[in-house]
Amino acid sequence: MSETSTPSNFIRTLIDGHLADGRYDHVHTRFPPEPNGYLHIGHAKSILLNYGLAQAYGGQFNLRFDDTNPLKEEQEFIDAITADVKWLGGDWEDRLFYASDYFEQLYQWAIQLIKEGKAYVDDLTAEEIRQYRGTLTEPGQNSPYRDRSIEENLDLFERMKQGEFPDGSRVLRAKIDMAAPNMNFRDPVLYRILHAEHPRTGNEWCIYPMYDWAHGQSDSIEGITHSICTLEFEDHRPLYEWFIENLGIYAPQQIEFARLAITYTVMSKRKLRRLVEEGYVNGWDDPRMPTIRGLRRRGYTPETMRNFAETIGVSKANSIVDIELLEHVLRDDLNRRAPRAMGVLRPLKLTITNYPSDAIEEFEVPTHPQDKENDEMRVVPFSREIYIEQDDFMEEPPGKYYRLAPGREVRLLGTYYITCDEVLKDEAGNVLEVRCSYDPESRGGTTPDGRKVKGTIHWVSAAHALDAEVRVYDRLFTQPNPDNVADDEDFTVNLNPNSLEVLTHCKLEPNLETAQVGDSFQFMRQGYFVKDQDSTDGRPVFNLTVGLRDTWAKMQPK
RNA sequence: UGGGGUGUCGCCAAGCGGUAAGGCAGCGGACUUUGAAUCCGCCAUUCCCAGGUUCGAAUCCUGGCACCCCAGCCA
Repeated sequence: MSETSTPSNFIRTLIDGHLADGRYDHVHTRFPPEPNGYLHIGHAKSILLNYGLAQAYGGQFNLRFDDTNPLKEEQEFIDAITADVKWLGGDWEDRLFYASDYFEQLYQWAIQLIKEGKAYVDDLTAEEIRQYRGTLTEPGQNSPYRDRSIEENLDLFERMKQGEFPDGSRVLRAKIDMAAPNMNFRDPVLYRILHAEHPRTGNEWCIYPMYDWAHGQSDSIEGITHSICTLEFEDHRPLYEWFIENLGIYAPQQIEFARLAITYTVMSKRKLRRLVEEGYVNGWDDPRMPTIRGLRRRGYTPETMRNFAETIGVSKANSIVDIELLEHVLRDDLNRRAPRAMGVLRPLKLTITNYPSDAIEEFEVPTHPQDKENDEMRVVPFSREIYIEQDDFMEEPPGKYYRLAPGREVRLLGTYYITCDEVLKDEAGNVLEVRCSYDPESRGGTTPDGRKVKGTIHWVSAAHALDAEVRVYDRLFTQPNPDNVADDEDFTVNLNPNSLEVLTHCKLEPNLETAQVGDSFQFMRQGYFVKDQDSTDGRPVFNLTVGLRDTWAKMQPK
């Protein structure tokens, strides 16, 4: 499925047009994150879109950190983001840039604007600026400092840069139109005074450019042809074009698309931060988080991410993707790559009464039974006492249940047919053990008489089982749209209290002993699991990546 | 009551004047040593609504309606 060509989208259509009419003769994109947090799957969509476009058109892709606010940005995030983009497969080659690389140029351009009477230093307080800005329906008023002389502006701006003034005392603003219907044109702030240490420029600067002043010009400097961003920047585009035009510099084309939203999750940095800081999850890389690190630890692969990005497409319509689509792409990827193994999550002891107590048989079973091209086999030990899944036995089975039950015969995956003869229970009626007899004739899973069994269940030899902890994850929220809450509540009321269930003493087939952290397996009939970094020598830990589709569960009344 | 956007199947999403792609979900069925996977079939006489132009409109025009974004010295 990954070999089919990428479906068209409005961005490709626009680019094709630009290439056809000669506006650009190549494609150069970029991903411009602010290093103030960790990347999530929404960023992945953007990264893959930008990088994918560069690839598709034989162009280039830059990674640029828009580090214009030293109050919020940290080197830790620069490192994390860099690693995440790399993991996704985004390749910026030698083009790793920072908006801070352009601080001097941006400063010179600001002076250029001042000299042309298009920018001025404003002494109004932040609160006053807000009041002077007007509202959505009323025009703003000019600042009393708007008509300072060019000389005075130049002098004041220079002194702002020299550190003569305290934070917040003055700003540099573009002189455009306080009555503009587009709020972005009401004399936007270009520079603010911030005596703060910057992760990259240290204390070299105490005035920092606003994002709007830095972003478009950074793209221009880098020769970006298509500046792809999200919808909320749509009405900033005219401002960026105003800057570019008044500075007389190269003009990229900005194109906006709808950001990603997925059901049963939240995507804003602010909310993700709350989940971490308020302890609803165990860190940014908690496998329940939609962060790249979380998804990676959960068992997602870069290929899954690419297929997902391609499957959802890109458009300008606000939309919320059904998480089942993500899960489908995930399973599709893992089904093809994950070796099979047997693991019993909730063990029920089963004794095969007519099987010799000291015998151990080794069965060869296929590791990729779904793949005709791959006939790799592995060996699993079999003995008299085994564990089966509690769900695979019912004392009083409902109709259509065709796993083990008193008097019923089922196949133990890859080995023998067994029939349940006896159920051992405690005083409370809990099933402690089931006792069965096997048919030696059924070795390998078929019998000479050709009789069929409806159920096939997985198992693990008790004496050989690898004891493990398995973390069973569910959706983080119980509502498709966690933000849909009453006025006096917030999204945390929709948190799923059962999003994590820790199972200990799960019984895994011994082959899993050699699994490495990050290795994925399909525990047959259950789902895909990945070995977690919390594993220790004696105690492996596996995370549930996603369960197999379960049509049996679906047909059960709730 | 300002400006900028968006409205095609339950959810994504192609379509760009020639008579509604595809995926997910769902529903049937086949197959099955994973109730998985795979395979087959079904699933929008209709494109937010109303007019208009045209031989012909989801696509063009006009007028509505709904939803999203903008009033940080955040990005």
